[in-house]
Amino acid sequence: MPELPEVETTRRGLLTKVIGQTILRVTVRDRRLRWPIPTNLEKLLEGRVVTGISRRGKYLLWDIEASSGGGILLCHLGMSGSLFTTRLSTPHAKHDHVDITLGNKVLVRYHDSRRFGAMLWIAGAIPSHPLLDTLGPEPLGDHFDGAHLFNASRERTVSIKEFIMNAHIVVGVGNIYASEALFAAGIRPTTPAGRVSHRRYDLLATAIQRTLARAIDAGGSSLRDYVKVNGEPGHFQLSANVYDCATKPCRVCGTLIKTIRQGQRSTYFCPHCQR
DNA sequence: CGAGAGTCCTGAAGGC
DNA sequence: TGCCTTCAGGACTCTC
Repeated sequence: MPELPEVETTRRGLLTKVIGQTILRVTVRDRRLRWPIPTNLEKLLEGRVVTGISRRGKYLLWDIEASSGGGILLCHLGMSGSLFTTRLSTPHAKHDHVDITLGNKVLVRYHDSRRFGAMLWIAGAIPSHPLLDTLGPEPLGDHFDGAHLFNASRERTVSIKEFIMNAHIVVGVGNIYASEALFAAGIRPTTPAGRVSHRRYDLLATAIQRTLARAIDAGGSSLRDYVKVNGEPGHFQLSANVYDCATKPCRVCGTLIKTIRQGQRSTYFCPHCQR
């Protein structure tokens, strides 16, 4: 399940193989993702050059250059999607929905069994799109800190865990890292967001940044079906403190980790360390 | 506007 | 062995 570290790991893995390459051919086998893949995507991409790949939240943005006005290929991996490179001769497997053949004979393949992902086109060089324009700050960028969380949370009754998972507040904090960051900050996930102090939001902001940065350094998590661009699994699961650790002893105090449901999602926390 | 539920989808896992 | 149910999860969309 790709979260921000997995998406960033994917971006870095793709960079060296696609920058400066001409897209020779695009093959779409199934357009039914979260939204349909545009029927003219092949025509928009073929013959054009990839000049960069950036990331906004969990969206990957491919800069596509063209003499007659370029654009941006917007990709989201949903929760079961992956982008990986392989050889042209590799036969496609079930749920391999899109192939992008590059001039250097590298094949970029999009795989997504649950089809919650997206592949859309933004015309022009400016990454403006309804999906992007309302997003909150990047957790590892300059505009994210405890003050931002504190100010955005006043009068909010939603739980702190659901609050930090809201992409309009801050992008890239998914279910796994939300539990991990709250554990690191010692905050109970059920606490109403509006009742968390500025001091504790400072701790939480730092915890979010450290948790994500560590996961990126480790190459992303591999809790379910995530694999890196080269097909190897990530390793964050080895250092998860609470996620998927129900009834296991807390690494800090030994109290049994508890799991609850919040917003139809599983939350894990230590009843002793998090208050 | 905020909060909460519903929704898309497939595959793994567990129960009987 | 095999069917049925439950769970997993990002994030938009709808309702109140």
